[in-house]
Amino acid sequence: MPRTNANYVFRALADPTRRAIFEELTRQGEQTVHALTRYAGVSQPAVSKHLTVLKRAKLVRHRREGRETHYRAQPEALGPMVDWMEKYGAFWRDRFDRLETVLERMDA
Amino acid sequence: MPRTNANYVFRALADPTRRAIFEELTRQGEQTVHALTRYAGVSQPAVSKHLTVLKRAKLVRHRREGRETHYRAQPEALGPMVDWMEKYGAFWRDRFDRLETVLERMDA
DNA sequence: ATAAACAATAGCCAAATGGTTATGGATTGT
DNA sequence: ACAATCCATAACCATTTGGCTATTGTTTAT
Repeated sequence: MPRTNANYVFRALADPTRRAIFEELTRQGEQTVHALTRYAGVSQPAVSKHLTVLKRAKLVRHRREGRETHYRAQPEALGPMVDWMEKYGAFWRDRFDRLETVLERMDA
Repeated sequence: MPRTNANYVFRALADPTRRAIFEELTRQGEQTVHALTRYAGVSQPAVSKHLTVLKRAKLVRHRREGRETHYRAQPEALGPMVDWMEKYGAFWRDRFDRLETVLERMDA
C-alpha cells in the first residue's frame, strides 16, 4: 500500500535480477540496455521492465543518445534504506562502534 | 532462483507489513503472535505466515511458552544487507567518511 | 530508400504473493 | 470434563510479478 520512496527501494532490490543489474551498473558504470541485456540473462523487454522499477525507486537514471539509452546507478537512492537500517539494525550500531574503535586505535 | 540468505533477507523486508512487524519487535522487544496480530492489522494466520518468512531470513527467533509463541527480532540477520550496501552503496561510503570526520573532530 | 539495430510498449501467461476463512492441536482456565 | 485461548496449517482466491514473443517508433548504416 505505501507508495513511499523507501518502499519502492526495498521492493526494487528484492529481485535478484534487479540487484544484479544495479550491481553491474555500480561496478562497470554507465551501460546501454543492450549491454545490460547481454549481462542479465533475460530478454531485452524484461531488462527494460526491471529498469523501470529501478527508475521508480530512483536507483538508476537514464540518458538517451540516439537510438540507445544509457543507464547509470544512483546509489544516493539507497538513503532511505540506510536510514531504516540505522533505526532498526542494532547490529548496525555495533559496526559503528567497531569502526569507532578502529579509528580510535588508528589515532593512538 | 538464488536461495542465499541475503536474498531471503531482501525479500523478507520488501513487504511493508513484514517490515512493520520487524520494527515493532525491535522497538518493543519480544511479542506474542497475538500481540503482533493486534498491531499488524491483518489476520492471525497472515501474521503467522509473515513470521515464517522472517524466520526463513533469520530476522526473528521464536520461543514457545505453553500455548503462546514469543517472537523477537534478530537484527544481526541484517548483516548480509549491510555487506551488500558496503559493496554497492557509494553513498554509504560517504556516511563512513562523514563519520570519520566527526570522530576526528571529536578527537581534536 | 531500405534495412538493420536499439529500446520501449503491448499483450499474454504461469507462478508467486498476500490475504482470507476454516480447521486442528495443544494448553490453560472454569 | 468442558470451554476458551493461542497458534499453525490447509484450502482457497485475487492480484501482482517476472518472464516471454510480437510490435512499433526511432535512429543509424548500407
